[in-house]
Amino acid sequence: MQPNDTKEKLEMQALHFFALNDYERSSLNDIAEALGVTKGAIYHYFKNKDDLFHNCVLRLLDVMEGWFVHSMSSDIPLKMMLDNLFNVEESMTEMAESTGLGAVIVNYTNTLYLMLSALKKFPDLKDRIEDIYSGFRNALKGMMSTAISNGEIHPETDTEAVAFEITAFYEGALLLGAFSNTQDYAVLGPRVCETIWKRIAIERSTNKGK
Amino acid sequence: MQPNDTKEKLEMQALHFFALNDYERSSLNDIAEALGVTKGAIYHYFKNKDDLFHNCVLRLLDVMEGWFVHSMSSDIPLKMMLDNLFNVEESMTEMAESTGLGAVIVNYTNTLYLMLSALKKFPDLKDRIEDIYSGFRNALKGMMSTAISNGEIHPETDTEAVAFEITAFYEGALLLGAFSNTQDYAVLGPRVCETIWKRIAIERSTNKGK
Amino acid sequence: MQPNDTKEKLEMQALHFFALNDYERSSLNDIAEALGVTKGAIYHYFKNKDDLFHNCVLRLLDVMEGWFVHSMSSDIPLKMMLDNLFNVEESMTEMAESTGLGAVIVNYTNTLYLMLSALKKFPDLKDRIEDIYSGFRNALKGMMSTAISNGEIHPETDTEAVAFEITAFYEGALLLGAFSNTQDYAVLGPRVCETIWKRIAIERSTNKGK
Amino acid sequence: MQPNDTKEKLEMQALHFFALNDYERSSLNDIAEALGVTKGAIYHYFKNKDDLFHNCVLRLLDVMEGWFVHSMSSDIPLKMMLDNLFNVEESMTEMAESTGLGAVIVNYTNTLYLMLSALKKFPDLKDRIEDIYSGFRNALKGMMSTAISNGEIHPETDTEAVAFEITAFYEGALLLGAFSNTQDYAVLGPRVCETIWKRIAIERSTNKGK
DNA sequence: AATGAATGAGTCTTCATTCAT
DNA sequence: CATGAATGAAGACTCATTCAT
Repeated sequence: MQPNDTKEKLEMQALHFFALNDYERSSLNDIAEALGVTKGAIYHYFKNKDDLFHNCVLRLLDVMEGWFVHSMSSDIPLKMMLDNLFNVEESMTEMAESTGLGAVIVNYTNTLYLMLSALKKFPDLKDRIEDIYSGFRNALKGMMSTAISNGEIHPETDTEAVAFEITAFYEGALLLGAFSNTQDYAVLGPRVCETIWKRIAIERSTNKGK
Repeated sequence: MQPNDTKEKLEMQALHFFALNDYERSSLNDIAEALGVTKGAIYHYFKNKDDLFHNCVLRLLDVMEGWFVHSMSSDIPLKMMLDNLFNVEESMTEMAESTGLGAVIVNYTNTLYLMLSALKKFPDLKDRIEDIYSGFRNALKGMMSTAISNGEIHPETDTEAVAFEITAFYEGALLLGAFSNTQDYAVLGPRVCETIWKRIAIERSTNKGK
Repeated sequence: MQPNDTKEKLEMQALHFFALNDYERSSLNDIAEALGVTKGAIYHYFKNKDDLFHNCVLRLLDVMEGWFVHSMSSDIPLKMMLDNLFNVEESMTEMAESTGLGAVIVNYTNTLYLMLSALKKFPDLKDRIEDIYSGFRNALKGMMSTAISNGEIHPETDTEAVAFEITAFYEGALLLGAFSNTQDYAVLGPRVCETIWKRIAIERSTNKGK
Repeated sequence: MQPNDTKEKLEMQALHFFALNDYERSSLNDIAEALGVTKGAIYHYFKNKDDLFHNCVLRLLDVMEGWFVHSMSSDIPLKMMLDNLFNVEESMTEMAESTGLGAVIVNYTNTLYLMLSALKKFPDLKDRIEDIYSGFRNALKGMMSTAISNGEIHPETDTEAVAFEITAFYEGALLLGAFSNTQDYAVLGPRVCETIWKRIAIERSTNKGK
């Protein structure tokens, strides 16, 4: 993702400021200046600051969704996907790099803060965000269905509930991480993930016996 | 909690604005006016806006911690406590009422947003927040230990992991709720909670036998 | 000196206020209003009030230095120059007019006060001011050297000391004038100047003999 | 001078602030706080801030005048007095100590600045200040008359002009000193003083001959 | 397409001043 | 005598926004 026209550059630069400082503290002047243009240029492409912000967030959501879709549509087995997911640090870094959002996304606190403030300003974004989350949960459900077909997990698994469980737990673990000085969550996350997996997985004693 | 001096009133009023609008958008003018005093009065009690904010957040954290401590120290059985906890709506309302924080706390998005912005401004708060969360997790662990003694849950339960699991899942569920238009989380939360419980609880066949 | 762009106009207007009222009592509001622009315009050209002040003082110093240089580089004889100098009233008026600083400079108290307050805020100005004064003294020394060559004053005159004497006495006389209600200094100044001159001048008996 | 009642303490403390910071930047709060009382106390003794300032300056003028009177009424010979006077550093320090004004007076820039700003606010002070200066000049004249009687200086000396010359030169030298980073004035002052003295003194060849 | 000047509304902050106690 | 609470007016500063060029 190498933006080449001013509008895209502005959105990326603004996103950077909004995510790092927050909406109110990001002045159009600073954003423009950081890009080597003047404030006026912003008003060519965006109706006003709110409009710029809205566009930025939409762009961020698109990028994030794209990454989710991509990282779940690959044909990796469910267990491996979960392991990757709960390897938070690495997973975030990869996303940051592959999406070109760098500093913006790498810090979960920033991203979350950005979402919440965007949500306050533009309640209509709720639909868009929910879309993404439910897309994520549906993808999980899909993978579980496949896993059931493959005999990897118990057929009577409540895929809906487990998808929710994983999603919520994942978000919660990140949040606690944001509030914590320790690295507990980095070790406890995978540990809990393992517990969940054991609960739904079909033990393959034969595999080991081979 | 019926604040009777101006300073306390100011903190409560300010907390209200900060939680509802966010720090930057809450003007001292509005806060003072809403209380029927002048802006100058604020500066009689607080060094500046930041100082006021800091005091507000500390007060909020105190109140929340107090409520957590209170609601977990009662002698109710673990299962009942969890059921109450995941009865989010009611639980939140009760907290809001019993703490007098009303509009501030009832909305999780607001509280979370407030925390995050406070954390950005005052990184030292991280310690305080982590204290509260780890206090919460420790209380859960304690209750589980008691439950083990009572023969309610399996002795080999990894209380540390489960406490983290519940806490993270709880936070995550609330967060997803904040991002969602539906009430899914209200039904999925308790459902998952039940699953977790079944995993650790010792089945009381006699009960069923009745 | 006819400033035509806003920045110059602002500096001149501000200088006017600063010299008349003093820094603290000159509000940006008044300055802007007096010029028919808004306060914001000031911040378009200057970082802040201090910056504006700094620029004003530098401009004043430049103007004053320019005037000193000009009035001493002319080819008038030393004695005439001194007479002009100690004809304070007229000399000041001429400077005010020829530099366009009008009301700012005409009153020595104002100028002195301005310098002192500027010096308090910006100690680095000391170098600049000292430059000007030593430039003035050096010019005096130069004129005396010429006068020695011309046989107007005694060759053994301690030009360094006399230059200092004249400069200090001049400043002191102005200062006493600022503190006085009478016009004493206007008559005593030239009188003392005459005394100094007599001390160093070579008597031209032939002139009188004519 | 050891003030023992609150009013005097307030005046001294305020003088300290006014001289060090300037009128506008000295808040009644700071003044009161530095003394361990509250702002309200000031309003017991003074009508308002201006009144306090006025009293402070009058007190300063009294002290300075007292010191001048004292240091000139002693029976020391004229020459010695002048030498003392132009030994600026020591002379200032002595005054500061013997008057208890310490930090206030020791810095000529501060004192001068204080005078000028006081003069702007209270034009009536001009009379008082002029009184002091003319008192100083008259004392000089008196000493010269005595010196004439004693045969120390030429009888035809224009005492009026010389008194003015010395006063103005003294003030000017201090002023240049305030504007300078070097110590030139400390050596040039006495040098010029010597020149003036030689001009008016009667040479005592017999003394040397002894 | 973009600039640069200028606006004006709003914000935090300071402080002299008052007054009940 | 003195305090402490509270006021209100004023000031510096920021910034989104407009507009002529």
